[in-house]
Amino acid sequence: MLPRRRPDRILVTEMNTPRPRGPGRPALTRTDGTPLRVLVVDDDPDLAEVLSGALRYEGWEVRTAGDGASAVTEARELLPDAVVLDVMLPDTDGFAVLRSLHSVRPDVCVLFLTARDGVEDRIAGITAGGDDYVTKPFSLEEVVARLRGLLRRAGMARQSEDGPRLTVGDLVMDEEAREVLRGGELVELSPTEFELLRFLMRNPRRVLSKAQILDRVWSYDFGGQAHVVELYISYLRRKVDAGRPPMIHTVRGAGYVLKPVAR
Amino acid sequence: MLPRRRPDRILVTEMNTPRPRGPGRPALTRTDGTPLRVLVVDDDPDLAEVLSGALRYEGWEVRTAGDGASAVTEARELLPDAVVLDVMLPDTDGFAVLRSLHSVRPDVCVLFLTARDGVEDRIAGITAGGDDYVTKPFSLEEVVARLRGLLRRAGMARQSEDGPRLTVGDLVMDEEAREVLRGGELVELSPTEFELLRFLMRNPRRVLSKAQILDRVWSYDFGGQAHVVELYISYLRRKVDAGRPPMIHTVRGAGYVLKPVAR
DNA sequence: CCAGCCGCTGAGAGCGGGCTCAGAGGTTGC
DNA sequence: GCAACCTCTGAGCCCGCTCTCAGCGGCTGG
Repeated sequence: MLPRRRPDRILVTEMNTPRPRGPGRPALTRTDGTPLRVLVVDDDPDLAEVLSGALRYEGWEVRTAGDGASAVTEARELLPDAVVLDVMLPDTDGFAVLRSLHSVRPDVCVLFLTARDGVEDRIAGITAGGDDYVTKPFSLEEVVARLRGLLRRAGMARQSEDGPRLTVGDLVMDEEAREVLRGGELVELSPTEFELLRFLMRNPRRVLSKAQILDRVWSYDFGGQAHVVELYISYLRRKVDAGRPPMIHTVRGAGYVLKPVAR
Repeated sequence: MLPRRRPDRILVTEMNTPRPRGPGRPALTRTDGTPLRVLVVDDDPDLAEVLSGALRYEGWEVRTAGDGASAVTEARELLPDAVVLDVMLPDTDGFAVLRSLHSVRPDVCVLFLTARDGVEDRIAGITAGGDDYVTKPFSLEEVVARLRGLLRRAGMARQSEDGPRLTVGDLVMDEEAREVLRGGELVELSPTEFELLRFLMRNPRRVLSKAQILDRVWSYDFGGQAHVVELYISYLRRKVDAGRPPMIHTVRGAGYVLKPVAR
């Protein structure tokens, strides 16, 4: 339903009242406590919409732009901490935009969006500066995680908790090292399993529907059925719960929950 | 499409007599104390009517629209906190409306209504921003609950009491975790049992007729008889009251009440 | 005190949600 | 270019959930 391109439209959202959204978990904020400011630049308005929705949900202040020119305009106003930037834009290419952005704010973090077959090698040079990129199609969890990583490393965000570690009961995930421990024991996960578990761990004690999981963990152009979620939950259980008291629970007719054992 | 009316079902509109606000419980309000504003968009006027009745019963300010264009117009006037939005509209698609709504008010919460039968059992990216959706046919309790959840999570509503937890006596329900405790002991419920109990707990000390229960807890296309209510009450009693002093009481000829013990 | 009704509960059928296995296709790394 | 791995599809099975039916008991009005 999403990936329907409408390149003729250029969308610029209006002023965005900074309001706390998102789940109960503490948001990553700027060092002065105000919400992080992010500019999303993509010429596909649907994609930009979904992205900004996801970022707003993180409690961040978001604006969008549909081309390079308006990106620079918006940036001058917003002075964003980070920019999510499509490399392929209708008017200019991402790198030109990047130069302009750096002239606006030299320390801005940039997360590039690029097509797989595209210009990965050129990106590699850029990201040496500490910026990062994801290839389309991506999952929202991945974009959000990368962005959080960028901001944290750049020292632009206040450490909300204990840095890049997620903990639920005796389950610990080090996002940067991509390592998961259950009761001190290493659990090896495939990329998708890892991302699914990360999503669960970022929403502990909360029932998540298969649709929600699909929307966040799988890439936006995935056309498949909710059945895969069941499948990957079963994989996760084998690895994470194996033998131990279960942390992943099925709520029939509703979804899945991750919670610490006992209580 | 809408509920063919049967004598044993009354619709919320009738239940929604002059009383400014529904039940005895405190209403969820905006942070400034004024009523929450909701826009209902559905091309079926009957359905829109039933929905807005139920939401008005919650003490919210409601307007309705029948298509995308008038939805945007209404939204500009009302500046709603939340929108209940049918995905299938006569003029435009849901994403276009969503974008327009977000340009009116970037932090608006959206609850999508979607047909279950269709090919589109997945709505890519819709739940991404923290928005949510329910599939038709739905129960009114579910719509209201989802909407409350959205608004609460978005920080748009004043926390009435202890957040996402409902408490009656020693009975506690965590709506997000879908967990119910009676006297600290976990009570496992099926989806329907859960929803029925939620309805009872949101209207404690208040006699609810079987017709009222049917209207709120069962989906609007349910063809069955009021007899199921008795059945599910009996299931609930087994699980919730089991052994303990009863909280669920029958009022012969009138309906059922949930009240704390003692007193 | 009896008849009739209302409500309660047991039994069971049908269905659909959820889990698992097997395998195909694709991708990665050696 | 091969092997290992990862991801996803399809099929089959099981079981929990929902609802119908039917019988019974207790309340209530005559």
